[in-house]
Amino acid sequence: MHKPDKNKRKNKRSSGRVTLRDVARVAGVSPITVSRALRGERAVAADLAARVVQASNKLGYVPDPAARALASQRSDHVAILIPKLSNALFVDLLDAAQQALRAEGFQTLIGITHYDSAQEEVLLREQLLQRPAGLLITGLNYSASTRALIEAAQVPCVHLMDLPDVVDVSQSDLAAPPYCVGFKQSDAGAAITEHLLARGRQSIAFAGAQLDPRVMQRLAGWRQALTQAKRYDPRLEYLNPAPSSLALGGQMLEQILQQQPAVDAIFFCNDDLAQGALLAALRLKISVPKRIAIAGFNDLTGSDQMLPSLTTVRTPRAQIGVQAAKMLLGLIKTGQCERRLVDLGFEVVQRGSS
Amino acid sequence: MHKPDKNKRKNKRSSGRVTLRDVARVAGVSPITVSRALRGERAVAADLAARVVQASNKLGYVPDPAARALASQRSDHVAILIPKLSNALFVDLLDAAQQALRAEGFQTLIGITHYDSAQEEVLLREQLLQRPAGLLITGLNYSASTRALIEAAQVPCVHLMDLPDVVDVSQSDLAAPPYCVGFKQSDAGAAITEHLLARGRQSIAFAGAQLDPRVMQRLAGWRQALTQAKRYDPRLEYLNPAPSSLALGGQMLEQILQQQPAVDAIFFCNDDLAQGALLAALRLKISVPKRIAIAGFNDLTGSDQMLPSLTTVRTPRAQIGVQAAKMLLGLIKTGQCERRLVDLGFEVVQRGSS
DNA sequence: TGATGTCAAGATAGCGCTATCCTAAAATCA
DNA sequence: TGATTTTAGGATAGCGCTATCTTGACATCA
Repeated sequence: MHKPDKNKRKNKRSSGRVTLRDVARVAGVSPITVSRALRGERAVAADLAARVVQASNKLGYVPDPAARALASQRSDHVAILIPKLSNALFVDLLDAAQQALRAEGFQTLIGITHYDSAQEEVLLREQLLQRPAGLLITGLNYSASTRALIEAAQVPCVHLMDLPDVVDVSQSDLAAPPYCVGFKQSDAGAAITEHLLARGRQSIAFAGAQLDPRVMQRLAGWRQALTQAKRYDPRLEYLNPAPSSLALGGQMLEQILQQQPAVDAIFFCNDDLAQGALLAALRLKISVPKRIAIAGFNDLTGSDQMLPSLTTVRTPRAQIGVQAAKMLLGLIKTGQCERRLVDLGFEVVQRGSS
Repeated sequence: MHKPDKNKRKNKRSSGRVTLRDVARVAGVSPITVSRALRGERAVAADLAARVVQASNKLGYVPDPAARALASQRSDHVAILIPKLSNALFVDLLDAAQQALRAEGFQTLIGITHYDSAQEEVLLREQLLQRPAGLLITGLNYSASTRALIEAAQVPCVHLMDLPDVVDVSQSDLAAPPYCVGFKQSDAGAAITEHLLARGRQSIAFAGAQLDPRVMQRLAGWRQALTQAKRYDPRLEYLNPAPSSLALGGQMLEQILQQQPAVDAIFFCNDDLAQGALLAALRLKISVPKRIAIAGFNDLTGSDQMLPSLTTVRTPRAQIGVQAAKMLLGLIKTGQCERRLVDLGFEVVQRGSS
């Protein structure tokens, strides 16, 4: 009358984990049937499937991701490449994407590229070693080697934040566009510029930092809007490759007012610059929006609290994260996806600074 | 004279990857010797090791993490649990830790707990399925089930940000303290309070949000400093469980001034609250520091740009991330570590708001 | 009615690595 | 010098899962 001690595994290497085999034994089927039943990968008779699920629950079975990855050559990781965590924009994006992926049982591998394409390639290479099930990557990266890596890895990939220029539909047979979730940065740049024009501003400067592709797109939108209004002047472009920051925003405000006293509005490519400019204006007793109007981009935390509150463009970064995750999950499961481009738009938020 | 086509692998499942076996063949040794030579796990004769390394480089061999994880029951992941990404403090911490871990070949699995211990447990459970090599966890979590999970997993674990109360050395044989890298939150809370006292403030309020354990420690420091100065008054404690934000800081400032008009200084438990208070003061035309002094905590981005600039406590979060990663790497490699507690201190930064 | 096609279940064989045991040679000891 | 211990390399056997092939039962067809 001794305890049954059901598993007599004296195996030297047994990890004590509940395995597929255990479930199979309890359910009275073969291991492979358990695998199929739990993954729903192939038709399994209803009664067998039920027995399997019951046995699995009873034993508290959880598949081993490493074994699964080794056998199938695909892990349950999703790699995500993001330029920088110091920009709250990307933090929100990451947070949203991560949460959506986790809900479907995927772990996120993050890589911070620091806007460096060489670094990006290194990070991607490291991440691909894990054989991720999918890839989320910020921007429409066309660095040849990175692109080659992605294609060679045969991993579904969704691009974040930006949309490609829509090419003529007639020539769309060249190559399918990449999967993208975002909005038109240039349209948003044009929209906020038009807003400033509509508020009666005559001389609108552009102040950009970091100068990543998305900033340059916003610049293009600003140019286009001003050109259309016959107000474009290249001397009003202020481009600084340094990272975006509050302090830099203040400096750029001072610089612009000094060099172009006629300027009566500035569009900053990111809210942190604009917030810094507003604080500098307070310090320098420059009246906003009377003397000069200020507009930012992204509607980051605190922009509504500034004095005056900051006019900006609200960008749907959390939604981008969620939608991109959904699209990627679809690609992982079915291998394809109806819409390749998802435009989530943007919204000009008018506040006190304009 | 046909091409050699060296690998005649017609294996149905071959992934085309360069494996240990390939390296072994080229080096003329057994696969296990290659494994040992590359890991430096056991003595391997110098000449053999050299041959192995050469062959490995020649073939561009990279070990497969999934196979490794399956065979050794340990992955190259490090799990990191953090309360929230909306607090820049944790973003900096994560960034630094991630970078340090990556340099040693570890991938980071992040989990955002949202200050919810049930959620934390779920996340940890998910992460442990990956059999991480180590664990970084924010705070000294003593939730029984979480703790049990960690112990059962037999994973080296380092706690971030906080240090335990130092117990009497004589009773230290009870249990070894956990591995911790951080600073004494209560000391920092006391220090900034003492700074305000030294500046001649008579009635110093405490404004806290989120109310996580670290905030409560800072509160304890504030209490202690005021008690010692015989100025402690429980009515000056303002505790709001809502998440910390600029807007909330402004609200709390208004509330405090209304309910306790004699207050001439406020210590906010985080810089975002304090920044919000400074902006609200500007809006309400409350003179800082004349009418009221404001102090924050963490020296987050923008605090030096505020008007007036914000007095705060600079916390070494990036260093905490790096040091914790180093300690964890040591634990992973050697299984032990000389110092269990690393105190990285803090610094009171006096600026215009006090 | 026999030949062919379809389908669900199982048998087999790895995925690429490392833990463990084994063995022969070298080193140490009495 | 013979007995014992240490050492370095290799052989073996998985880790826990899934891809692939096989098989027998049944459905479909001419």
